[in-house]
Amino acid sequence: MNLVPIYSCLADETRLRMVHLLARTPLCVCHLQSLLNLTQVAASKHLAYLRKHELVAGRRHQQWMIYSLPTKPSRELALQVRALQECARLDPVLRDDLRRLAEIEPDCCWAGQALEGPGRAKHSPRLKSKRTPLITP
Amino acid sequence: MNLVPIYSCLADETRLRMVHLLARTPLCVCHLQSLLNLTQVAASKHLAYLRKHELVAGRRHQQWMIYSLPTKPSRELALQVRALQECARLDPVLRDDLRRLAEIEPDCCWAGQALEGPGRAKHSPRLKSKRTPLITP
DNA sequence: GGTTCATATTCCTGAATCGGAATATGCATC
DNA sequence: GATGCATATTCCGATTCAGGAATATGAACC
Repeated sequence: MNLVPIYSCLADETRLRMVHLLARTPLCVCHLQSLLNLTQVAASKHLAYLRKHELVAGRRHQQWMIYSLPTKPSRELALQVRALQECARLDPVLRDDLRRLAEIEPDCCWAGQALEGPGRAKHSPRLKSKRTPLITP
Repeated sequence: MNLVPIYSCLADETRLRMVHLLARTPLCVCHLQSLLNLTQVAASKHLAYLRKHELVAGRRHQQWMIYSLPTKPSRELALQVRALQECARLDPVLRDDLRRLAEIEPDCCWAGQALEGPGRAKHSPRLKSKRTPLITP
């Protein structure tokens, strides 16, 4: 019954929105945090939960952790993510998440380049605390 | 975010199996109870949970409560149930549930007649405690 | 009206989970 | 190696939920 952990992960609004965003593009924790307006602890804990249940994978790039859906998701996960994406078109919150993601995508070094390569760190390290603020809430 | 209650309901193996069975045909509590090998309390409580979150509807027929998916499910629910049914084909437990359901379907007065009409009580009332035992565990 | 059957509700206990505060770790720069 | 930043982990307290035992309700039959 590999379905139950998937549903458990999605049974929380924050995690649901995270998976939905990550289904579109890999993101680092601070992007997720500002997109979803989360405290650092909340973001990290929910990501740990998703990692534990293998809904997302994280890799470190320099000082940042980049999260994404697994490279080779199980068939169940793939089907569920697709269903989620279909439903998301009916949901104002999820649609708005995607809209705000699109706004920052040009600024985001990870957008579109999935898991391949380390990526040029447009997420510029050492920029005097001026880390890409994305959406300022 | 009407998706979260749906996922919460499915985030438990018993409820997941209930919804999966009910997606195929309406069933009374005692059928679900024996198909899933549940205590009376467990069956009733999980159904109450599903009812509270509007994933199932119950109607009384004589002494029995017949549960089924809602007559007019939301689009989200319909999509999720379809995704579940697709995934179910990959899952041994869920497939076996359907197999055992098929075995008792001829004996089951509710099979196939959905929500219309009261149905002939093949679930014969007053048959001296010899209620259709279905699967004897 | 009393009995029986099918189902629901209540009360309990134990486990899991969430949110926040504080602290720890790992990488990068100086 | 000290400092700063991004992230993770730990330790609370509050809430939620599952499972079992006992009890309550409601319909049907006598």
